[in-house]
Amino acid sequence: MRPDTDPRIRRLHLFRDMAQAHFADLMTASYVQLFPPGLEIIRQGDPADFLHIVLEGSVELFGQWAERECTMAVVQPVSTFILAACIRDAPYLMGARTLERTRLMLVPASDVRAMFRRDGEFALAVIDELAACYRSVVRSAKSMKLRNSRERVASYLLRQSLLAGGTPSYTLPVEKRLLASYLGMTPENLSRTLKTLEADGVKIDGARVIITDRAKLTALAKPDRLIDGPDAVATSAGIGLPLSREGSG
Amino acid sequence: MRPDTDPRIRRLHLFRDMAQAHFADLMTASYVQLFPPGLEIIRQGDPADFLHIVLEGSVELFGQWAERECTMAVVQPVSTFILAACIRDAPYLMGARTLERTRLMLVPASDVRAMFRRDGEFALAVIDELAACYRSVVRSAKSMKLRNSRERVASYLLRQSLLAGGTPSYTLPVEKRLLASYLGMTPENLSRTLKTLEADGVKIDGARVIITDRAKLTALAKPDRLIDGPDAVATSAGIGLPLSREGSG
DNA sequence: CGAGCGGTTGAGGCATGTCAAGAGTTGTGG
DNA sequence: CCACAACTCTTGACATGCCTCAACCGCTCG
Repeated sequence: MRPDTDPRIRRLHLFRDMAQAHFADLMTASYVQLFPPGLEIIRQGDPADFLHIVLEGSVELFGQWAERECTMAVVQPVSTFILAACIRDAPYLMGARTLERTRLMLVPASDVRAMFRRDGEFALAVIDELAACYRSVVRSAKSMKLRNSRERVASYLLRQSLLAGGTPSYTLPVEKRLLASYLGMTPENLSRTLKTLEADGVKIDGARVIITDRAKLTALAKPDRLIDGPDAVATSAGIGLPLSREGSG
Repeated sequence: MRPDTDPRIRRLHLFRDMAQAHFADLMTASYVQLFPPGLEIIRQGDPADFLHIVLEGSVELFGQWAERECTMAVVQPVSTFILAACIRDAPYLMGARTLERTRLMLVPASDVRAMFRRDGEFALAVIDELAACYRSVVRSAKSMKLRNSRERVASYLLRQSLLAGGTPSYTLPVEKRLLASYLGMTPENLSRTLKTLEADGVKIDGARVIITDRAKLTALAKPDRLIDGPDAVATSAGIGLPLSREGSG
């Protein structure tokens, strides 16, 4: 293993149980790169050449179609993303861009594919990872289809509060513009919704969220463990989560 | 292996490559059961005790929240479903009910979990399966967020036509009520949308679909390989597909 | 300083859901 | 075999959720 490899990588569930020699093999084939903010690092439809690992900064995963775009997830350190495309040797279903200055490790997809054939423990970790990712997206899909925008905003605010340790006050981890896209609404509509939610127990001041009546907000949001976790704390279901899962796709 | 085990099961990608003895072990621990139409065979939130395999009939997977319900997928023979919940030993995220008289094979989840630790080929098949399932749900989520209901209906009709062999005329594989829920709209709205789509190259007569102007319909639907497949032909992305993938979740 | 961007607010319109009623079909039990 | 109930599908009228367009504020950063 390269002496400069970030030790947090080895601690990821995905790599934790594999043989040291195998992990070292993966790392020597990989490299770390620093990207400026706002850079598109993955174009949807391109062949999946690398498994990506966010070491610093944050990355937005988004879908595009017919000139439209929507945010699917935000990935924060230390997490992998687009594992599934690498495994299937298939085109990326989502694009990715940096939201800030971001350090990524890039692991050649072919090495990943070769490795879980060699290392049984790694294969088991991949299974667990993919199952968790799948369940995250299912949760997200359920939220989109079963809740209206107001309810999605309310549950998002509540979930973030819990992830912040249950404190009534915290700051939004992402721009409202991005949050709106993630929640499937326009920025204007999010802005209006946040304002009207003051009648339901939450006050917003800029990026600051203050929950003034948790019971009331909860009654509106109706949090559900089969949508809002915890499974292992969802990833894609949770945009910009400090305590989130370690993988996206 | 039990002499009466359906040979189509062994031919599923999930089981195709594993050792014969191991496959036989799984089968002897399993059993087949026949269910009447409309029976709820899985309640969301229950612990995942069995991997399910549809042998005959069809099964609807659906989500529930706050008295609301939405169809997530329809599973048809021969396919597995709710693999991810079994693997994670976690509660089902979706409920399931039979749409018609349905024969299922039930494989104990604990046996599945034990087996991919014993059989490396099976583990690889599980990886491939989960990666494909993940990508299916991502496609579905993209469709929901990026397309409006009219576009979703148009792409569904077009995709079904291709799956039916590219013929301009075919019959809908599921009830319109169910299709509406799957597409994230009300039955009334689907009915109206289908009517107005006659101006865009498709005529509907009961359950019969006749594509009268494929170019026009395509211009509206803007089919996209990163949403509508093919990856290995999507499952969840495709409700009631005769040529669909073999697994859902 | 001025351009650009994120956020907010208002006006107006379209898309979609809700409620209600009726036609057609299916399934069931007498 | 028929009558009835239950259900799907359709259609209309209406309400509303959400989007679009536009203007404006405040902030950041060249």
